[in-house]
Amino acid sequence: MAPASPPPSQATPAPGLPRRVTLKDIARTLKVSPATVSNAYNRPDQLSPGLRARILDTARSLGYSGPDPLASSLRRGRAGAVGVVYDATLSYAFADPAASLFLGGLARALEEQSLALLLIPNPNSPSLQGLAEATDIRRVQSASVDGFVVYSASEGGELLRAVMGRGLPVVLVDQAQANGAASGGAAHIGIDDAGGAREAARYLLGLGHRNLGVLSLEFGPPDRAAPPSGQPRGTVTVTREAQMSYHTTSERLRAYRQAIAGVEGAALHVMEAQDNTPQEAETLALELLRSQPDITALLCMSDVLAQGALSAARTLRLEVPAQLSVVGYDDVPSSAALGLSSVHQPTAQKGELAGRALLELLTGGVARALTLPTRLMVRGSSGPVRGT
Amino acid sequence: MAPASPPPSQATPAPGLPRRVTLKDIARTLKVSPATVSNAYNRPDQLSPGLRARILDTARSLGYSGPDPLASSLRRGRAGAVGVVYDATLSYAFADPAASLFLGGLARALEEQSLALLLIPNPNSPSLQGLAEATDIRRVQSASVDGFVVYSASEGGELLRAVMGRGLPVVLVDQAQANGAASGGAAHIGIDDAGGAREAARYLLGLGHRNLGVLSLEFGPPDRAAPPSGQPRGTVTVTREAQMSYHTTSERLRAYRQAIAGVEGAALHVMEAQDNTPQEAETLALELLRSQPDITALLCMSDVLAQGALSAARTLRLEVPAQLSVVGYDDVPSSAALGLSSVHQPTAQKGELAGRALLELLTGGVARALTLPTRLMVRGSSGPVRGT
DNA sequence: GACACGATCTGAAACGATTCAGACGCCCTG
DNA sequence: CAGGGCGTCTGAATCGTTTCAGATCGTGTC
Repeated sequence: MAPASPPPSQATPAPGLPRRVTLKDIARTLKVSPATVSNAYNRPDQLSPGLRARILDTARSLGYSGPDPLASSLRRGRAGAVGVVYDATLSYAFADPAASLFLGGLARALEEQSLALLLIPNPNSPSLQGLAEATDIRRVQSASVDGFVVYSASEGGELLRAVMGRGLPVVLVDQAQANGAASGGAAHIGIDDAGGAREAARYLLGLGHRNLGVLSLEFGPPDRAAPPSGQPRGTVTVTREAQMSYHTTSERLRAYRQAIAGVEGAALHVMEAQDNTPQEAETLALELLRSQPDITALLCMSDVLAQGALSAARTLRLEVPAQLSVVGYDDVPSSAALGLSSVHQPTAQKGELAGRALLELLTGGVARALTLPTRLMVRGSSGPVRGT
Repeated sequence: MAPASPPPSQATPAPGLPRRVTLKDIARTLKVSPATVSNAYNRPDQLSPGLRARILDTARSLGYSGPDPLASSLRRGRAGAVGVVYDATLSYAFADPAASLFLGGLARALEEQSLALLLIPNPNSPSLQGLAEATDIRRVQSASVDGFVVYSASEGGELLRAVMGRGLPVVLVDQAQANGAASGGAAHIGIDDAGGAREAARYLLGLGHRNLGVLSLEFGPPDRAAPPSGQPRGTVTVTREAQMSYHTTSERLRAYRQAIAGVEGAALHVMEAQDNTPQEAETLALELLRSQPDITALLCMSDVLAQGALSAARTLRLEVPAQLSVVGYDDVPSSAALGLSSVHQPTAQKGELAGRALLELLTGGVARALTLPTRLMVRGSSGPVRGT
């Protein structure tokens, strides 16, 4: 009356495959219940110290390094990580000091709870557009996380929808608040984008500047339609402006415009940077300053762009601030050293608050919205318009 | 002879708990096998388009956003993420431009394979030392990843042991190679640390400098023993030197020393920066230059430190390079703009290669060791020793 | 001596998916 | 008309844990 012969797995002494050591193996070896082995790791108080020691010992000797995180997470129902969605290639994220600062702050908040950061790449590669978008979403959907922090995503985008679709706690950073259903239940952390931009613009106007150039951040995802050749890149067309989908860009631009609207004879010349890099900014600034020689000041939507503007000024042998004033945005640490006037925002703190907000959501808290202040830091890169 | 009544879970129409929607629910609703639902997501070619559409539809209507990543990962046996272990608080990692660059490169390599980056915090908080170390290890042990990239960990440390203990593919970056058993099977990516340091030192010696200051990176984890009060911080004692456990620091320092060893009358004054920040460097540089006024050149183990050194020079009204030469290490992008002489290393490429190495290991490849070249970039911050 | 109790340990049911080896028709071919 | 092959779909096993509700046993109390 022998029972059906057990699977040969035990009979065969592992012919070719080493097979992973599992908790059950330890249990079997020691003739204890798997539950006990599990307890040895997770609830030391649930078993006698002696047995626990024996378990840990044999585990070591069998080459078992503790419960499998995946299985454990599955059973427990928490992944132990937070997904960070950044709307650009990861390599950009790291290249942008503001993003780094933000991530640093976020990390600090999450470290306390032993939550790891899962950075979710968002290639948005210029090639295969449709496909890229698709795999993107897939990545969001297949991320083992307990919640998301969305850094700055295109407003109506698929990406955002995918994140919300997961049904996990979400913190939206630098994102429009009145998203209606789209942002149901999400917390918001942002800054007074418009306020800072307004202050910068008014400051320059107050110094007597009337012809202002703007180096803008991207309006939205790259235009898939053919570029209207003839115009230099960066030129803002009506079609392009209609594609505006980044809240930050939109707010700041609006504020710039509003500020000059009240001032007689003031004009704005806007160029859109496709990338937030000094190189891109330098190119655009050269273009802009050459085509509009009476520009005396540049409003830049990031310090990174502003740095490019400064390089352009150097190239054109324009003295800063005597002949050209430059004001940035973000006030990243290196700007102080460069003497760049800039609109300060508490970037690291923003990250930390985003982290805290997510922690709150994870522990059943309610979604809040927070707006942090900005303020203009006047430094050497800006001054009164030249007497001429 | 009714069978034991089934658990009431089905009978109760979800009184208070919404209960998560699972793949099985969809299957049940549509009266198809769970296998089919799974296929609808993962193998569209395995079922008729019609049925697939129906499945996706009801999934949407039930608020099901695709297979649970954790369960899926568990079953599949791959986590879809790579753990990045950095031997410092995450906030530091982001603050350090070299680290950012590295991570960017790493990300680029991994993005292609849709692998996400799981950043594993390593608080190393100055408080609760023992405990911190313990939770640290726990984090490594409980990370759901397919492999690790270790950025620069203390040589003999628990952390490294924990990582190796997981038995997953590992790429060691900027780490000593002859780790013996400890690094069994791990790939190595590093740079010619000593070569670069030697070149920098020789260059300065060649310019006539004889009294060289060194702003060193950390030697090892903070000393737990009480600091020998009296000495200013950063002072290098014999005890401290014995604690050297960072490969990078060790190599560079050794090379500096070796370089001056051959030159008559040359001396090195080493100070150890606890943090890789400009602030720390500035403090130490002030200390050093005040106590050793005949120092004419500073060898800095990172550009971040070098920047602090430049600030110190400014504070002391020392002209660079006329009165003080400064040479950094890493050659981060901003250094070119600052005119900082520095030992260049291909940081981003290092990250990318680390990523590729890991991918190779993940696909059954063999562990290789790679050493990238360094080269000195001479810029405005260094020059011949003053005639005086 | 009965009883409650705390300390240890166990069995078995989840957790939510994927996958493998078919089963079932159906069309096509020889 | 038999048989092969393909397109669809299914059952059941499995991934490696955790957890919950007990079982067991020695002890202290009344």
